[in-house]
Amino acid sequence: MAALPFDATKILKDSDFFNGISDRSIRSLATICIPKRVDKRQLIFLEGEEGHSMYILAEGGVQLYKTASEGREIVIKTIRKGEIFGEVVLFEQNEYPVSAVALEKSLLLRLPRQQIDCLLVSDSFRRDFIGMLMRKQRYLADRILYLTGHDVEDRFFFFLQEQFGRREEYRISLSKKDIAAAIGTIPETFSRLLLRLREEKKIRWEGQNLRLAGGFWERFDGRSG
Amino acid sequence: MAALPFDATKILKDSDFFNGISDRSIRSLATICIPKRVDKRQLIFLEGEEGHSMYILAEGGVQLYKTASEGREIVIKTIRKGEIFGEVVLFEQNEYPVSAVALEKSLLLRLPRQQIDCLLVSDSFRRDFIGMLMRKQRYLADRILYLTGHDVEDRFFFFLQEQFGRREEYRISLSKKDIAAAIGTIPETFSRLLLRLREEKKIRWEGQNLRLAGGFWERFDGRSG
DNA sequence: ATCGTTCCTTGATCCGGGTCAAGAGCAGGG
DNA sequence: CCCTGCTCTTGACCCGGATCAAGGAACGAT
Repeated sequence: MAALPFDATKILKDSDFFNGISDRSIRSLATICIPKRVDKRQLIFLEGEEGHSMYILAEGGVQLYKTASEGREIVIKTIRKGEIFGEVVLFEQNEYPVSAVALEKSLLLRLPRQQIDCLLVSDSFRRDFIGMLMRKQRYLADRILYLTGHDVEDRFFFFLQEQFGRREEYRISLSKKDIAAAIGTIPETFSRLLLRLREEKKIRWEGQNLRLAGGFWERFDGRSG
Repeated sequence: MAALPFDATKILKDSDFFNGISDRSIRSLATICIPKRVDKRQLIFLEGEEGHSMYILAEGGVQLYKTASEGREIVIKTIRKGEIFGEVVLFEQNEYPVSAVALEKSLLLRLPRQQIDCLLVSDSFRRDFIGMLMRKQRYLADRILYLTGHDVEDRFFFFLQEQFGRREEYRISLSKKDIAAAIGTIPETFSRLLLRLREEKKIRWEGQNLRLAGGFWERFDGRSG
């Protein structure tokens, strides 16, 4: 695999989570964390598997999912660059509750439990760490709301917003199949949704390029309060 | 309101969360926590409201929910006796992400942020606290799976198991409407489900008394792996 | 290129469960 | 006690989205 270049210190600093902590801690983490490159569709860990590390996504994309009966896969969260995942094995139970797969060629940093443990004695780090957990809890509660309380169209636009922010133009590298899974539906339904949105002139999607109708988000707010 | 008697020390010790911590800490918490009695259907806090306390449910029942468009309410979690809720305002953001309502006359203990902050310097308490957060995260991921990956029948039996364990006989004090909400459906559908289950001789439900067919759970495992 | 996959699209069909409506049972408050 | 307003049930109907099936497009490997 062609080695992407990387700078652990920079990655850690840029992650939405470690950016607050001291340079000293960052540097010590940077020396200790283990880079891991994964290919598209490569499994990072499997639900139920034992583990003692959490990960930071430095580059690429990762999806966390659980497997329901008959092998259907339910996406729990799509991880964005700079986000942390798998931290749940650091305490109490060391089995991953979800599986993680790379959606594209990606670069991860693996952080073993011990390192985090040490940092946790620091008052400010502890606050940040617990704060991160709280945000995750809020996220999951929101996700329950949006999977069970909104239709596929809403979910698609929530997804866009969450992953890339509010823009009028997006460069989408994810496959439609993966987006369908991320918003809790199947490729057929998603494809039909896109057809309808195209007909309604709400979107144009050519190749990797997605473009929303002008003033889309303002109208969107109007609807779903 | 007729004052239920209570013993904060005992409640704290019995909670699934504080049972590990030192007697000294328990006693100090017991002196500081604020008992709060609520009536059936009384609101404890509202989504978006500011707050600086978490709660322990000592007696009764509480449901956490979020409000979707048109006032539909999506239940995020049904709190059991001894469980903690609202802890998410202790860090980072002090707005409750959900609303909390009492399902019956209940007794709560309110624990202000400062107290928890103090305890967090203790290594073992910190582990327990973070561990509790991790369990909650696992719970929410599981809930996403079960709301989006299982039908109403499965959800009903998962609910029974989660709330009361695997028995053949249950004394149900919750209203059917609340159970319907807890499993992510509406009273009509739940009522029809019960009718069908009765016809299929899987359950008998008279008054508060619910009885499952013999060997139910073994067969249940067989189906939903 | 060529072949085999996997991804994407479109059509036909089906079904779980939500909506609307109406009646029956029940409980609490005055 | 009765009245009022819930809760619960049952019926008729509908609809979003899943399933099944099949053809086409894009892509990676040889």
